[in-house]
Amino acid sequence: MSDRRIPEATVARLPLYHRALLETAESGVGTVSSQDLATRAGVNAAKVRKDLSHLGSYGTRGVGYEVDHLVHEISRELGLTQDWPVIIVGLGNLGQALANYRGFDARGFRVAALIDADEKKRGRRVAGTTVEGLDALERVVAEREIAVGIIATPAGSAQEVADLLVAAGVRSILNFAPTVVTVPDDVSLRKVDLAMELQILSFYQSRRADSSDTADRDAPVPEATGA
Amino acid sequence: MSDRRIPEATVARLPLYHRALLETAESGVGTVSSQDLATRAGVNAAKVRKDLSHLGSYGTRGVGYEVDHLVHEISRELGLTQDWPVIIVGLGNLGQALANYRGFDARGFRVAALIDADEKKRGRRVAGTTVEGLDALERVVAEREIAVGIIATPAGSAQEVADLLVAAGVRSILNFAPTVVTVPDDVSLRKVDLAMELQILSFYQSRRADSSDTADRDAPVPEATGA
DNA sequence: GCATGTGAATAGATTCACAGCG
DNA sequence: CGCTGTGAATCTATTCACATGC
Repeated sequence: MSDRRIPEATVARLPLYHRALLETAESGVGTVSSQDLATRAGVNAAKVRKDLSHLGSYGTRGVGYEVDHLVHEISRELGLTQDWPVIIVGLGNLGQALANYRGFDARGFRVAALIDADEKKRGRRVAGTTVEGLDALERVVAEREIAVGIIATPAGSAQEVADLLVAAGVRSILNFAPTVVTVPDDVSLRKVDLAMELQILSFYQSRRADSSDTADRDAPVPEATGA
Repeated sequence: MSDRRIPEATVARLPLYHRALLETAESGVGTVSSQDLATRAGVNAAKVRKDLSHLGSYGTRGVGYEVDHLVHEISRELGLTQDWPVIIVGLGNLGQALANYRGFDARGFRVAALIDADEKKRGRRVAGTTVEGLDALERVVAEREIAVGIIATPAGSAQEVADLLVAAGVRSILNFAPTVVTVPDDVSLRKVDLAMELQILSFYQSRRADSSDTADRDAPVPEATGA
């Protein structure tokens, strides 16, 4: 490896490698080269090697990486060896879809609490968990040792919910509300903005439409998401 | 400005500025400084100025930017002045949530077609649009001049659906399926991976847990998403 | 021989700091 | 005077290319 600080861009790709390796393991392959892994993860081989070198020297020269071992090392690095209880706040269409999303469980993320401000939703069961009111937030975060908060409320409530989550002790927040949310420095915040993604696509789409009239070469097309 | 090529990182932030400016306009403010806009968008002022400088010189020294004008310029740059018909493929929980997502319409993205491979879903109406079978995909893309495809299928079907979309002429694709999808160079592809976002949070969360035992300073906490 | 691991080179993004202008 | 616009400096990430070691 060399250093103990893993670049942010590398961290953002570790889940990609993790998933690719799990698929590889399922197909019974025991060893992969950086090139194999790169193809399955949709990146290039040099990047894979550089990224993995930040974790340690887990490969064998002339051979490649042992799949099971690498999965284990990446899991450990990502903290996937433990269970992370998740709270979802806001059970509109998106919140419900997230509560039912298969693929969280598989990675150790367990939906442990559901909160909605709407009286009418209280008491309903979604994906096997009972929806509770906003007033229950602080209590359930403590009782169920919630580690990650997901905000799926309308934009107008997002900051308030974030403040409640932080006050309750949640240090990792994923925000789906289409608004800027600010948190203290010691809290991790990531956001997923659906409309924003479409707008970025729209930019390149309209560029393409423009330049198709001219003698231009094809427009550049970027990959996306993550940090 | 100077150049006509807008950096990818800048493009990814334009929707953020766009939204912040719309909110600013609603509160009746006519002019913003780069500092105002930076605060509302959750970035720093230097970045705002550099980003906007790529679009042109739309500010006034000593004063700031005229909100309405800047909204218009960014809208034009992002291609939001036109209507983009969208197709959603896969109407599980997530696909349905996306179909119902308010906030697409507002930016010119109109859900114009819904497709699901499941016979049982065919004919159902979701968010005012009738669900059709996979066999209808090519026809409706042509008939309704679909510009953007959203893949919300299980991972196993995502590549197949992407191929169908590309064959039908769709050049912009947003992939929600947790798998790598490849498309020709002249097609834009972005991805949103829900489990991946949680795993990135998990990385920083477990680091924090580790170092809280030691005398370490607080862990660094990155902002996120986008390209 | 072959694929890793890594310094060096390059490219890209962010931040600084200030000249320029309303 | 205040705030934009932008070169220069810095920081981060990607890619290259090859020595290293199984």
